[in-house]
Amino acid sequence: MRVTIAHVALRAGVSKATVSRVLNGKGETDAATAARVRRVVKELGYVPSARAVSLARGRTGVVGVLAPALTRPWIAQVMQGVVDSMESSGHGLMLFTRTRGDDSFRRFAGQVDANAFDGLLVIEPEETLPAVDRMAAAGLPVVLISDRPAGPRMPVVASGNRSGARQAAEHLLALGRHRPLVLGGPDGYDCATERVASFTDVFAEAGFPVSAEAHFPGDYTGESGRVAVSRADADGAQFDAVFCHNDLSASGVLQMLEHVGRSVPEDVAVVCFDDAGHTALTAPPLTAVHRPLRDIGAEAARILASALAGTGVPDKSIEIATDLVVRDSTVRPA
Amino acid sequence: MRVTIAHVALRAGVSKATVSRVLNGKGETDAATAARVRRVVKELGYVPSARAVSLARGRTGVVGVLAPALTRPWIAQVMQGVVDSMESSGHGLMLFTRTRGDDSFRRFAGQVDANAFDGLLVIEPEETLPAVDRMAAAGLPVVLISDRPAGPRMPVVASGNRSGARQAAEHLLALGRHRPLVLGGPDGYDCATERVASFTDVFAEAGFPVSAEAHFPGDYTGESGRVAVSRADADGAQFDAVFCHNDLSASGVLQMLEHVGRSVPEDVAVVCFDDAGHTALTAPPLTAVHRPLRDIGAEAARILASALAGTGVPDKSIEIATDLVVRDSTVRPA
DNA sequence: GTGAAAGCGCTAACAA
DNA sequence: TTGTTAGCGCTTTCAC
Repeated sequence: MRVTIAHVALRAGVSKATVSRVLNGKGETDAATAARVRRVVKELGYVPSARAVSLARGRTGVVGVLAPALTRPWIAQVMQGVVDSMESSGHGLMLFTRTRGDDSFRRFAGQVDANAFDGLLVIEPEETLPAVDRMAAAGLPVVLISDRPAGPRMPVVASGNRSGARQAAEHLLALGRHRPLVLGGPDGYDCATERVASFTDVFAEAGFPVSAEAHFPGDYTGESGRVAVSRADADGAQFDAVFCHNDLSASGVLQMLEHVGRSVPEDVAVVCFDDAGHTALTAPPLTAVHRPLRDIGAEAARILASALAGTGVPDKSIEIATDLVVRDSTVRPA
Repeated sequence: MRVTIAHVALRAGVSKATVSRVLNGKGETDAATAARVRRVVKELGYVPSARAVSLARGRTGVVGVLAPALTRPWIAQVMQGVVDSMESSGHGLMLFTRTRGDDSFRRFAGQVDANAFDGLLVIEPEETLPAVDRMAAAGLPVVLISDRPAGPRMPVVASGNRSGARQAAEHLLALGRHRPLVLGGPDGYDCATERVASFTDVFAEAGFPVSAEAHFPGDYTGESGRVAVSRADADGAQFDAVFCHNDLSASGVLQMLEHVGRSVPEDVAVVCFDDAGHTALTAPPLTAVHRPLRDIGAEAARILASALAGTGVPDKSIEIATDLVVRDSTVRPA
């Protein structure tokens, strides 16, 4: 049978309370007693039952993480940062994804109602935001990783869409590129929208407004990149650069540019956002606005941990800076 | 304050035991009583405390998953399969990774000792196998996702390294390619070793043994692919195909082939294993031995769930079939 | 400094 | 069918 605190107490000749005190460092304990207890703990290989501890203490030492899906490279990167940070703060981590829509979310919500964890980290809440906000209102500490603004109860960690897009735009301008194609996101508010808006602002300010015909819809897939270039080419559009909202669409763009016989970067320079996956492995390697995804995850986890520790949390959103990684898709190496 | 079973019992005019019976469907309960209890449960919005339930029942309803890291695309895919499957079997999922080595593992082991979960799924145990085996020996239900054989206590789910490599080899032979370069794995037993061995066996059987000079070391990175091709080219090696052990190294191979002026697939056909990430987005798109990673994860999770339900588990390893996805890197479209 | 006792919120025998 | 009574294994007052 499992070794319990009672076994330890008996063998050490003390009460359970004393064992608990020694193990948790609460209250004063005689040095000799403490040493004896610790010896017995080691002898017996005693480890407190997580179940019993959490019931008695009223907290689990576990945090929940709700992510859209793990298969998108950038999310996996963020998750890794979260995992590492949670591990070092000594928290367990329960993972939930929303790949199966409402059903997934209901199951997740059930665990919230059952108080299965002490705090919650949500990556890209999107349409679940109202429900998550309700959880926060009910007293659950919540931290968000999102580019959208959120309610007042929830700290938000974001990466700089606007400043990152500005970096990309300025890089292209510095290279003398004045006619970019821009790949937007799906309809509705979206991080891609913000990126594109910031990007075109910079071009406009520089005296090179981006025409409506140069905007193409995107959905973060390689296919959307292929379609955009193919259409632009068919329309006979003049362009010397392409700004993509993520790695995947940029890969599609590269494929199609090659297909229609435009060389990169000579004829067309390509820049993308994220840098989460294989940007260094495309042909040519992609210049990218690098989002420090692991840092973003780690930072959000740190904030949640300090919220749980009662150390206080930031009241405004934290923005993690992006940086531009220049590769061959914009500048051919010497 | 939180609503407890006592509140429900009081309000419904029954004992806590009856409420518990109604909620868990155990034992006979009067239909009218049950209905009344359920109404009160709904009125009060009562949800049993996960902490209390797990202490009383002696199990948590949670399974642990130990993965090497989330940042490798194939692992993220497998994880998604695991998450989906665990969700549908009603289990919670505690995630652990081994990115920080011994320290990570110690933390994980601590949770095991604390009985924080009922069962364990390990992805690529590698050097932790002995420790994991000990956990299984101590009574923890364990399922492995691994290409290496494991102890008798742990069911293993694998994908067909040998049959997959055979598919790749036969495909190249059918295309008339007789001089492949092969990219191996790091030293020691490794899935790449098995893939390469099977691949070269097929060529040998067909009368085209692969020479020692055609073997290059690899480590799953794009860089190793670049290096291999660059060396082969410098050596003046004759080759008309390259077999890579994963997507990333294949991307490096494509980059370097272009760099040295060999066209794909005309001069050199390229095939890789995994198909976990961006294979459709390279230039040209990569022909790949597709591993159904989500299925692998889901299957392993299913086995673990049935082990926890006491439904019995397979006593031998399960192999999930791969299939060859032909793209432009071996066959130029018409 | 330490022990006794009362919970934490539920489940599961055993009676009734 | 239902209630009573013990736990599950720990933490935490409150006395001593």
